[in-house]
Amino acid sequence: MSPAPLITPLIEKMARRDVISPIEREALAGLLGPTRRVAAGKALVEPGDRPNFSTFVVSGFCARFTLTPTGGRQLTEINIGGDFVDLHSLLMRQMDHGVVALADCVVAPAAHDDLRRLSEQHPHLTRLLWLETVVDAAIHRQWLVALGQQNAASRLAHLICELYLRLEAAGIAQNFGFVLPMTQVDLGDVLGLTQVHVNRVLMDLRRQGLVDWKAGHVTINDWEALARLGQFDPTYLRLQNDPV
Amino acid sequence: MSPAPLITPLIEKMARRDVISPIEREALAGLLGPTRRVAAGKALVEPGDRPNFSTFVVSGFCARFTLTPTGGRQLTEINIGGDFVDLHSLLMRQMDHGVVALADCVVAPAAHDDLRRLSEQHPHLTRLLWLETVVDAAIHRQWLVALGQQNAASRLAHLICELYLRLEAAGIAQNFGFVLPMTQVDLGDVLGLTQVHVNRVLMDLRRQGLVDWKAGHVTINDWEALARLGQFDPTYLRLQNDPV
DNA sequence: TCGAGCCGATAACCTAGATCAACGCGGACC
DNA sequence: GGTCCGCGTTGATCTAGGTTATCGGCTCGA
Repeated sequence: MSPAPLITPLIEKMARRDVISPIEREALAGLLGPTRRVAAGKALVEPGDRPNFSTFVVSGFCARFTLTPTGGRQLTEINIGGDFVDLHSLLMRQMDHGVVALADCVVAPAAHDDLRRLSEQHPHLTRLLWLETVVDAAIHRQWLVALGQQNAASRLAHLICELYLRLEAAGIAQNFGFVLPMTQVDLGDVLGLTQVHVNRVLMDLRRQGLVDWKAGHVTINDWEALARLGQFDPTYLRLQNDPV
Repeated sequence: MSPAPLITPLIEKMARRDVISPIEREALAGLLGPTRRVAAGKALVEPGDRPNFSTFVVSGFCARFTLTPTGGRQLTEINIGGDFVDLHSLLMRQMDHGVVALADCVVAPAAHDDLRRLSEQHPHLTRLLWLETVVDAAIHRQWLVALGQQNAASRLAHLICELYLRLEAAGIAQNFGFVLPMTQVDLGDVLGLTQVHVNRVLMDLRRQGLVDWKAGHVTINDWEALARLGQFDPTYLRLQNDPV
């Protein structure tokens, strides 16, 4: 038996939503080029780039970012193993943001020519890839609600809930514990807060016994309470089976 | 000659990006069902709905919204004539948010069955529709940056710039003036601010001579200064010609 | 083995924007 | 023709989170 292709985590994710035929699995497996390692802190994609391939995350953590003229940085999505970080560049052509590795990553390219060909030959698979970008948008919307309407503690709680469910769905986390290689500065750049305030809020969550967070390892002690605090409703992650 | 089909604004928008063949135009024109009027303040789509069609805006203003358990409301995108408000429901199936008419609207449905059929027969058109949802995501990202990193005045300036460019691209605005049927409460729900603070910031922009805003009519007096204040870069709207 | 630099933790102080309250205007409805 | 009521405007006060600064522990490279 041949080894599982690198794209397996994506196929697993898709297979939760819809049936993927053997032919479709093969088409997906043929998409990825040679892997590449990216060290923590390095950019995978720079804002303004016009890549002719999309980058798939085999393992590691990365984040989409936008730098502001005033020296700020906003992270707009965390991407994990099994995600494409810039599938949309197939259609946007020019990157409206960058992607940075939050921890060491292994990534692989999918050539736009091949993706375009796939879209000609596999409409059902195309819709599933389309869905990937649609879920990205849903995640953005949820963060907009968090930034616009929720206070710091609620935002942080929401982020932890989302990350756990996504990592669990990708088979990277279980039993309410996961590795999260992000500094408090990174968290601040996600949540629109300063590092100082992230620390204050995190200490609060710890004191309340909702989560442990030590040396990059998170444990959720009270999922119900955390989800309530974060006003978390997982509908937007689209983890249910529902054929497209 | 037959009258221009209702979907024309969308075709125009797409034609700025890529060549649309006569056959493709016909396929798009056949997509829309009978129009419906929606009064200002009414919801077009409720959160949690599982529509079997996507709603196209022929004319008017509407907005995607999420209500929070604490009584807040966040608007996550403004949609105008020529936009689909929930094209993503073809793939998400269940709505993660609602859509409300900000002003009286005329809308028309595109059945999901027909959209799915189109995705089987017209890959190029499918990519252009995919791009529509990808631009939605880019708009969300830009608002995330605004909410996370920019102050109230900068956010408002950014919103005005975005709305003007999108309205101009849709042929609804020109000469830096446009009708904007939104109350200051609506603006607050977009910008994550209270109505009171929206008013203060708006008064400031007026005093600085950047914009006029009277009786729902906006005039931009100094585009350069407004764009600078809002840190506005239109790349994310993807208004350039660049075939997919 | 010793800095240098990053990261988390905490304290003191400060502001952008929230909250609360009041008022004026114009349009809809009795 | 009066009376709501939604909408915009303004003022006074309050607070969540920002700013600035300091400190201790760890790692890593010279």
